Amino acid sequence: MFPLFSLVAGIGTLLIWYYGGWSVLRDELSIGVLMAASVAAGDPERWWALAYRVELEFSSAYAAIGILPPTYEPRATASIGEMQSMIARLIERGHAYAAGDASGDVYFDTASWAGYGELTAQRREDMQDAADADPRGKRDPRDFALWKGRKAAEPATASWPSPWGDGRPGWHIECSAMARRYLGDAFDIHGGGLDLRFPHHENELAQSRAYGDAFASHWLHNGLVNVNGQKMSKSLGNSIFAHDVLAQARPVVVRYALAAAHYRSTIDLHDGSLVEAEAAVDRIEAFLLRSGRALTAGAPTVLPVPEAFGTAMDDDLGVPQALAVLHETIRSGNASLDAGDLAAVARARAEVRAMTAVLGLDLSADAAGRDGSAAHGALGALVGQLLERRAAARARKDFTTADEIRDALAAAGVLVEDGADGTHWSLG
RNA sequence: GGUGGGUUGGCCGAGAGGCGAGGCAACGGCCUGCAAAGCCGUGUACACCGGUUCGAAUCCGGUACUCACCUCCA
Repeated sequence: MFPLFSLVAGIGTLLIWYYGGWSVLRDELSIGVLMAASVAAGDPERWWALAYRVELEFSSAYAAIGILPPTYEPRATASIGEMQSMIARLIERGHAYAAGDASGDVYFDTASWAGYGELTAQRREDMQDAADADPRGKRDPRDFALWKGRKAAEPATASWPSPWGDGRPGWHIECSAMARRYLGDAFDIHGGGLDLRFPHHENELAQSRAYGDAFASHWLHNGLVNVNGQKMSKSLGNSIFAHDVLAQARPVVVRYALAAAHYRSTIDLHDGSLVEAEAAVDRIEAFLLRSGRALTAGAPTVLPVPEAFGTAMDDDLGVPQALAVLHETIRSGNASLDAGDLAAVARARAEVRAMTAVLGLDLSADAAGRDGSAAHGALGALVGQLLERRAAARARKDFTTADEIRDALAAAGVLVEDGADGTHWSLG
């Protein structure tokens, strides 16, 4: 759900283990089985079809707000063998055990791993098990499932044979096994939502390290997105939400709204935040439009981002401060425009374009006359005629007629602005 | 009970011992036939109580409120 990962992928050469929003795509097994089990008995949709439908919805929402596509999105169901061999080795090493009951479950033995709790700085002794937890075949309530024996109510298509009986992998092992398969036994960054730090990431770390992998060097945990003060649902609600938000504002505005707060803070998306983001984006676009008109003759200059922008981004992805640099550059560029200092305008414009490129803000108004469609051309011809008549009226100081034309255009959604370099119109 | 966050001006949202990030909104001015856009200006904000310091939104101690996670599921 966050531009965060595309930002990281966009500015560096870091190896990312896409997680967070992507988890739904990859954990099709667990989510599909769970959700299919909870829907009405008469629902004909299979768990894998359901999971895939959700995956498609997420993918299209991500693409819409300009999140770079992952290099690869492995599926849990394609790595069952890797998970089983990981589990087998954990048992060999004394870090896991098959449940004493007939469940077919296999658990990770948290007491056997001294580093348990290191990611979230918790001491194992202090951890309190949920009052309503079902101890099942665990030796200790803090142990977690690596393999889950099949239950009668679960679909046969979500069950695999294993040395410990038919069943399916536990949630955490899916990620550890896929990480080592596709990224190797050591990789740079593991990302994810703050809500997944414990137990999920803690458990992944424990089992992967116990297995012998170095695992992730860094962890990147992003804050969650609230909607009108409400915590977002982790299930299907998210995709509906994304759909709704994208219906309310342009994708670039949604991206701006999500990026405006630091990635680690909780972002509250309310109706007002979209309006504010729209205003900010409009301001950026207006500058690009204005400067583009002023500089038509000159070839676009390519400049690096301002140093302050780079410093902000380098400091734990300080996007809010980077945006401040962007707006400051625009303010100064606008002032240069008013002063007629075209060299400064060109510099500001090149810097703004460099910054918006880094931020992944796809601004369509980067050049005047962006829309080359036939409809736009026809509209332009008609508006042009009206503006000519208005110009004539203004020339003879017939402001009543001039204002009538402007009002009529405004009523049709065409904004007319008189600048020092002539009259411009835009759809707004 | 454990762990980790949060509380900043009308709103959003950075910052992290001295200089009021930035955006939105508002008000004044310049520009404009009038507008719009743009520019210039206007704000003594940091939950509360103590403490340290020449100086605290920032450090220390405490209090209040609040959010998240605590291996059932993902």
